[in-house]
Amino acid sequence: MGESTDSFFQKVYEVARLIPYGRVTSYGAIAAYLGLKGSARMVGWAMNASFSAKEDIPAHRVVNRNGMLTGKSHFGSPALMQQLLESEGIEVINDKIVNFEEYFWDPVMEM
DNA sequence: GGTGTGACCAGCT
DNA sequence: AAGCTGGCCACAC
Repeated sequence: MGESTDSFFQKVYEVARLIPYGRVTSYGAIAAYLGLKGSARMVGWAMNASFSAKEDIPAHRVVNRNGMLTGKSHFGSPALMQQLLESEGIEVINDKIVNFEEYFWDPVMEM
């Protein structure tokens, strides 16, 4: 029952780590998967703390519903998020993922 | 223990 | 069409 040791952050990280290489998802999709459909902000906020997590979280694979790299400013370098995505074969133009729907991975549908 | 805050989203103007 | 507003709720102080 209540796994009080599993914080909300931990659950978000767990889902984020499930995102396959070369795929991306949105904050809202993760929120929906966790049953907090209307609270995508919580996911974004949790990702902000992902750098403090012990394990490596592929935070660059999480973007907003338009496929835009809204969280890029929170990476060490503003260009880092785009670099990581491009290194996985995802093209980014103007802070936006090209063919976003093609790379989109929805945990609700896939899991 | 109230208040502020936030890497969003959908709806209204 | 483009900008603004409110709602959503976990967490830190």
